[in-house]
Amino acid sequence: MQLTLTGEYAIRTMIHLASGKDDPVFRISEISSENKIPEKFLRKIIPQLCNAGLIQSQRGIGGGIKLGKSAFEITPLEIIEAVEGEMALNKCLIDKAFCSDDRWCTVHTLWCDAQKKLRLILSSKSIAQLAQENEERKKKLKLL
Amino acid sequence: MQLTLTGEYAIRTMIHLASGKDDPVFRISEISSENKIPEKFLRKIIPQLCNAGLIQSQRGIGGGIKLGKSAFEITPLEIIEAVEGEMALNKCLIDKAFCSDDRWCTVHTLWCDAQKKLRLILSSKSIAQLAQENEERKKKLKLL
DNA sequence: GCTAAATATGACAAAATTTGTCATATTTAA
DNA sequence: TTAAATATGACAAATTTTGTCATATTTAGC
Repeated sequence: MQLTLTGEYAIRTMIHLASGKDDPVFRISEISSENKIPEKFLRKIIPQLCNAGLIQSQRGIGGGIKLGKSAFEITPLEIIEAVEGEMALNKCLIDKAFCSDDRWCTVHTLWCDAQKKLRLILSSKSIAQLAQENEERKKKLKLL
Repeated sequence: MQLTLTGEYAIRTMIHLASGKDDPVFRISEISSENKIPEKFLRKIIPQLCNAGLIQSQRGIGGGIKLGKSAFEITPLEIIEAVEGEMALNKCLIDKAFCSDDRWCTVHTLWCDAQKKLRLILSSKSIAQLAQENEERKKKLKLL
C-alpha cells in the first residue's frame, strides 16, 4: 500500500522542471544528481512521462527535458498514473476476474469510496503550487 | 499502491467469522475453501490476527478460530494493519531516512492529508456492518 | 494414557515486482 | 564530422509477495 520509487522519482523530476522560470530545458544528469535519483533508472522513467505528454524531450547538444504543458495543469495523480499505471487500492477495483459475480467482493464499495477520496486529494494541487511551496520552504530553512 | 492478498484474505476471514451467530468456532480448512484462500497461506496469516487480538484460536478436536472481540469493534483498517503493518502511502511517511531535513519531501503534507482521509474511510465501518451488508447482498442475488 | 483432530511454527522455495545497470542506437547543434 | 545529449531494449540484482512442507503442539474423548 505504498507509492513505488518510480512514482516518487517522477514527482521529484516534475517538480524540478516546474521550478524553473520560462520552462527551461534541464539535462537528465542534472535532475538525477540534484534529486538523488539513480541516473540510469531515471532515464527509463522519462519516456513514460513523455508518452503521457507531461514532458518533452530534446536530443543532441543543448538538449534535455522540459514540461510538456503548463505546470498549473499537471497534478501529482497524473504523474503517478503515467509511470505506475491506473491507481487501484485493491485488486477487485481493477481486475474483474478477482471479483466473481456470484460472490461479489465484500468490501468493494468501501474501497471505491476510499479510492475516490484519494484521487481527489492527489489531484487537488498542481505541481506549480507544489513547486512554489517548495521554494518558500527552502527560503524559510535558510533563514533559520 | 495496492492491498496485498494477505490483507484481502485477512478481511475475508474476519467477515466470515463475523457472519456467524454467537461467535461460533470455524475450522481454518473450512474458511479457506469457502473463501478461496490457499489453506497453508491462511495458516500463516492467522497467528498475526491472533497476536493483534482480533481472533482467538483453539487447538485440538472441536478447535478452530473465532472472533477475539466484538465484530462491532473491529474495522477493516485494524485488520489490514494487523497483517501488513502500519499503512503508509509513501515511504516518507514512515521512513525518516527517506526525508532528509535539508531537503524535506516536497509533497509530504499532501501525502499526510491523503493518508488521514484514507484511514478515516477504512475505519468508518465495522466488520459487523460489512458482514450484514454481505448477507443482504447474497439474499438479493438469490432473488434475481 | 492413547488417539485422532485440530492449530502453531519455522524453514524453505517459487513467482512477481521493484530497482537498477549496461551496451548500443539515434538525434542534433556547431 | 564530431561531441553532446536522449532512446531503447536486454539483462540482472534485490526485495516482496505468495505459497509449500515437515514437524511440533494442544486438546477432547475414549
